[in-house]
Parts: sequence; C-alpha cells; structure tokens
Amino acid sequence: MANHPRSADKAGSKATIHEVAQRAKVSITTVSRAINSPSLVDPQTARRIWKAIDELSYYPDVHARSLVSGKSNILGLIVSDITNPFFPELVKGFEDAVVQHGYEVLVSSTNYDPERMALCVRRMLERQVEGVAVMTSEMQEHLVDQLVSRRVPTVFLDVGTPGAGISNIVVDYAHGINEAVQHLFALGHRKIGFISGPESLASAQTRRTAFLESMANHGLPQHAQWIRQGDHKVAGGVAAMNEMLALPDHPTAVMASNDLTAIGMMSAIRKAGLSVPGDISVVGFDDIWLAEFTEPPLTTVRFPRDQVAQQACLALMSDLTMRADASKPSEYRVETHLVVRDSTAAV
Amino acid sequence: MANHPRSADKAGSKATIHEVAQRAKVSITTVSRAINSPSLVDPQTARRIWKAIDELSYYPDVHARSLVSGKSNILGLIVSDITNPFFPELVKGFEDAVVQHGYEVLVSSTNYDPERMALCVRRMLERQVEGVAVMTSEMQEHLVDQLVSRRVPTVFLDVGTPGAGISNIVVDYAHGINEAVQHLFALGHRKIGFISGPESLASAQTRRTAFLESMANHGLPQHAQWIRQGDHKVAGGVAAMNEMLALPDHPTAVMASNDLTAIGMMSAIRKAGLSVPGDISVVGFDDIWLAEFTEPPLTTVRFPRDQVAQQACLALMSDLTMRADASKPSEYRVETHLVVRDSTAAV
DNA sequence: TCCGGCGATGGCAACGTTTTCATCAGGCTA
DNA sequence: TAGCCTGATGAAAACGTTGCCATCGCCGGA
Repeated sequence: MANHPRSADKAGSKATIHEVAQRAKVSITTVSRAINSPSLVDPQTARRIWKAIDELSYYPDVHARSLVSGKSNILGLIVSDITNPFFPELVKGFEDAVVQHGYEVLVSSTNYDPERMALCVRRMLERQVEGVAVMTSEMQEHLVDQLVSRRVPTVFLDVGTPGAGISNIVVDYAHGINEAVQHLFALGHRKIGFISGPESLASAQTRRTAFLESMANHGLPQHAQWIRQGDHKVAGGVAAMNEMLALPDHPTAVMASNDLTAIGMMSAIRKAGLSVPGDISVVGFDDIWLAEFTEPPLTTVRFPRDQVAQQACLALMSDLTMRADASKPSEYRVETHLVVRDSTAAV
Repeated sequence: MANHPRSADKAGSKATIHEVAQRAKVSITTVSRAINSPSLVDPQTARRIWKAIDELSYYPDVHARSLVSGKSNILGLIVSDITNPFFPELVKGFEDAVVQHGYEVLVSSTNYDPERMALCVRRMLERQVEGVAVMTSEMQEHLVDQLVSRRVPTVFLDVGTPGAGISNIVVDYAHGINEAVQHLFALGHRKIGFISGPESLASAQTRRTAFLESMANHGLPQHAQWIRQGDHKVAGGVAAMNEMLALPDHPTAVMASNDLTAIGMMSAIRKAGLSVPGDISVVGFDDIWLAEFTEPPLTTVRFPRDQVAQQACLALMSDLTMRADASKPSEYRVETHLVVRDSTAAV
C-alpha cells in the first residue's frame, strides 16, 4: 500500500479544500470554482489545482456541500421488500436511470410495515433527498403530507392523485390481463379461474376487477367458486389451488394475480397428480425473473418494471428542473403485455 | 392535509434548531442537549423543548450534524448486482442488523464492473461512511488502499487478509460440499461431475477445489470430462450440461458451483429427454430463494447469507467501538450445509 | 487620457449543527 | 462565612463548503 502515491499522503485524515488551495497557491474560492465552474478559472491555474487535488486525493465533503447549498443530490426510493423478487429489477432500473442524471439513490425498505414506512420517510427527509419515488402501497395520508409540506417532489406507483410536485405512474393492468384472457379463450378455454392477492392491496383489487371485466367482455361465465383469494406468496397459491381442485368441477385454466401465486398453483396441481398445462393451464402476473425458469416456464403478464423505474426517474427530474411549471403531465402510463411460455395449452 | 397540525406550520422550509430554541425560550445549546444528552437538561425545560420540536416538526439536519461531528452514522454495503438472486437476502440481512445498532446503510452495486467499483468506493468515501462491507469480488488493490488509508473499517467476504480495521468473513465452502459428495456417495453415486463457475471468481475456484478434494477423500475417480466450466448463470449450466450429456459415458450425478448453473443443468437434462433425479441427480450451491421452487426442488448447499450479513455488521461494529484494539479476531467463519430436497435420488 | 467592462482571483459570510468553555445560582462541608 | 462542587444553562468557535461582493489589472472605445 505504501507504493501507491495517492494513498500515501495524509493517511487517515481527509484532505480539505483548504489544503488544496494552499498547495496550489490559490484561494479556496478558486479551488471551488475549478471544480464547479471550470470556465471561470484560468487554464494554467486550473491545471495547478487539479494537480494538487490529485496529489492529496482530495474530494469535496458532501455534507459541507449539501449544508451550504441545501441540495443533497440524492433521490430516494422506497420499496416494500428488496427480498421480494418483484423489486430488485425496479431498484436497479431506477438506480441506473438516476445516476445517468448525475444523482445518487438512497433505497429504503418498508418491510410492509407502516411504522417502518414512517421511518423511511423521515430518513429521506433528514437526508434532504430532492425527490422520492414511492413504489409501495403502504402509503399513508399523513406521510404524503409530510412530503408535500416539505415540497419534496414525489412520484407514486399506482396510488393517489397527481398534483403539484406529485406525479403518478399508472399501470395499465387491464391490457395485459385482457390479452391473457383472450389467449386462453383462443386456446379453447371457457372455464377460467382466478386467484387474487391480498384484500388490502389496491393493485391486487385492480387486477381482479380487470380480470372479471375481461371475462364479461368475452361472454364467459363467472363462477364464484373459481374466484379465490391468495396472498401474493407461494403458500397462498398452493392453498387456493387446493381448494379449487377439491371442487367437483374445476376450471381448465387459472390465472394468478402474481407469479408467486402461480408458482404455488403449479406446485399444487402437480401434487394432485395433474399436469401443467396438460390438465390445467396457468397464467401468472409480473413476469419476475424466475418465471422463465419454472417447470414449465410460466406464461405471464409482464409488469414493465424497467419502464416504471425510468418513468419514475423522469418524473422526478422533470419536477426538479421545471419546478413550478404546472403544465406538465405528471401522470405517466405504462402498459402490461402477455408473455406466452409453456404453462398454457389448448384445452 | 391542512388539518394535520404537524405539516401545517412552516410549509416548504425546514425548521432549524434555532427556531426551536426561540420558541422554547432557551439557547440552541440546550436544545441540542435535550436531543443528544437528555440527562443534562432539566425535565421541565426538556418538556418545553420537545413541545416546540413537535410543533415545528423539527428534525436535525444530518448534514450539519455530520459536518461538525465527522461521523455520518452510515455503513456502506457494496454488492455486485442486486438483481442476482444471491444478493437481496444479504442486503436485507445487513440492513436489519445495522439499523438495530442505530446506523443506516448505503447500498451500492458494482454491476461486476471494476470501474463502477471504483465509483462505489469513491461514493462511500465522499459520504463519509464509517465502515464498509465489501461483498463482491471485483476488489482491486488500490481501492482497498484508499479505504485503508482513510482508516475506514472494512469487512470483506472471502477475500484478502485481515489486518488493522480490516476484517474478513471466511466461508467454509468445503464443509457443505463435502456433505454433498457424501450424500451422493451414500445414494450410491460413483460417477459424479462438477460444473464450475467463471475462472476469474476466486470463490468459484475454491468450490471446485473443495469438490475435487472431497472426491479424492471418498476414493472416487476424477474424470476430466466430467469437470466442466460454467459461468454462474443459467445459460452456462445449460451449455456445460449439454456437453456432458453428449459424452459416451456421463455421470449419474452432477454438482454445480451455483444454483443458477444447477437450474440450467436441470433444464438441459429435461430437454434431453432425461429426468431429474431419475436419470441424473443434481446438486446446487447457494440455496437461493428460488431453489425451493424449481421442479424438482433443488438439493443444494446453503450459503448462510443471513449469517454473513450479521457477521459483517458485527465486525464493523466491533471495529467501530473498540478502535485500535488489536486483540480481536477480525476473522469470522461461517459454515455451509447441505439442504436435501428432491433433485437427488439413489442411483 | 479616462472610463466601462471583463477576466481572473480573493475575502468573508453563511449553512445548521456539536462541542468546549464559561457562567451562575444553590447547597453542602469545614 | 468562605470555599467548592454540582446541576442547568449560554456564548461562541469550529466543521468544509459555496456564493456574493469586492478587488485588480488590462484592453478598447470615446
């Protein structure tokens, strides 16, 4: 380590702009300018300064910077649970988009806990984030207020109504779900079931409604017994499917509100000695990474997480730059589409 | 929003400690004390202060705080790729452990890119993190130096040698791998193959070596054709397995360096018209979340990511508190263990 | 020759905290 | 009663930046 010049200098203690100035024989103001507005300083001088910066391996202290400028250069991202296979892609997409705009990201998980959600918001506020993307549904009124009253641009996923500094990304669940029903219909399925998500989750309700509507549009019967509730986890899919299989007459195809549920369903179907898609076709929702590698690979509706991430970033950036310009959309739409794999077949 | 008292006050601009002091009719010093060392202020006064804090919904500015104290209250975590199913659990575990100690976490992904790795380290340094957990292998000498010379406690996973402020978590790959070989041996397998990870990945090499050693210890032959290379992704597993299946005489069991590889293998085996575990037994490594839900559920060696995360946190905390105490272990061990599911059967 | 402007630089206040060093009133001990 | 400790408070100096307001040559136009 001793032979790396850059680290050899002031071991342990950070170099300050002061030391750089001293070494380059200029004032700290000039150093600051060389870094932030290079056009204002003489090229000769600038070179000297950069040399000093390099020799001291100096970098500005973000805290001091933020303190004086009031800007943190950070965008917050709140998700439910990084462990849920739905989110990592979203996080990554958001991160990539955000760094491209020169910002950094602070990620926080709520663990589906409203209390922890409050903590997340507080944390974001404390760190002076310049904008927040809330990609979870444990949102509560008063937390929104906290964000709003602090004038922090915020973008929600699928929740709430847009307004000043509040954007919303609305996902067109119905489109993909309709494609799915149509796909099953085309394969000859007439008896189609649905296993929904938790009652409390708004987006789960939306999916269920969209399914029912699409069924009606296709002139298909809605058998109450074939509409059951899961929990968006594997276990819920297993349980609901078992109930359905116990019915004297069960559907030939079942759609799930969520891929995890679909995976549980497939497991239950196999355990019952039936096959997918031979006996029952299965359609999921989300198209998590894993869907491609289940056996059989899962036909599912793709939730475009990358697009959502990008739009979220865009929405925030737009709020950040053209502040107080009310004429922008502030509502963004993304589509969902069916991805056909091998878990569906003709009846 | 107007009826939430807390948000109604100073909309838009943050309250400062000054305003709190003014409202509570004390000096800012006393306010600071009320917050940080409650024992030093009269209960009466404290009550007044907290009332003011509440009314203004004041919270301290972390930047100002960090600036003066030199402490950021943040621990960094560097991982390769949040999208890789191996990592989310690690991140979550670390986060949970760290917040329990009153710290916060800053996560950064390298995307396997050394350049971006440098950026990550820089970012951590800029933010004045008090410690860093490096859970990736794209580490380079000079980056370590940067950390070391800044006296930032660091903990590595499986890499490098411990030293002052440098801890290391060493994973006992051999133990679990040996259990796996033993398990296959007990099931009657004698022809056992292995598909390794990328050449460049140290931990992949370690796994391969451990496998070979265990084979030797069991007096089993090492057929060069049965040891092939993958890339720790699904595609690599498919390719390597196909090569193996094309052999005139293929193994009755194959172990993978990684679950993704094992999943690819299973897919290739099925495509070839053979069954798992009927024709070939498969063992993975890592025990990613998904392993439980493959078809058949994958027998694999569990990489204890939660333990690693906890130990990493512990190592950092210990470095942080008993600074300059050289007598601590600074090397932590975690075990790996076989998890038997349904992808292995008697020959 | 003088003045306005401009390019390059420096001085200094501010940002919101924590922290060290006083200050001050009581109450206790001697 | 003098001295001292103790508990409660304040004043002011940092912390490392940025940005405003000078300052200072120097050049070109009147």
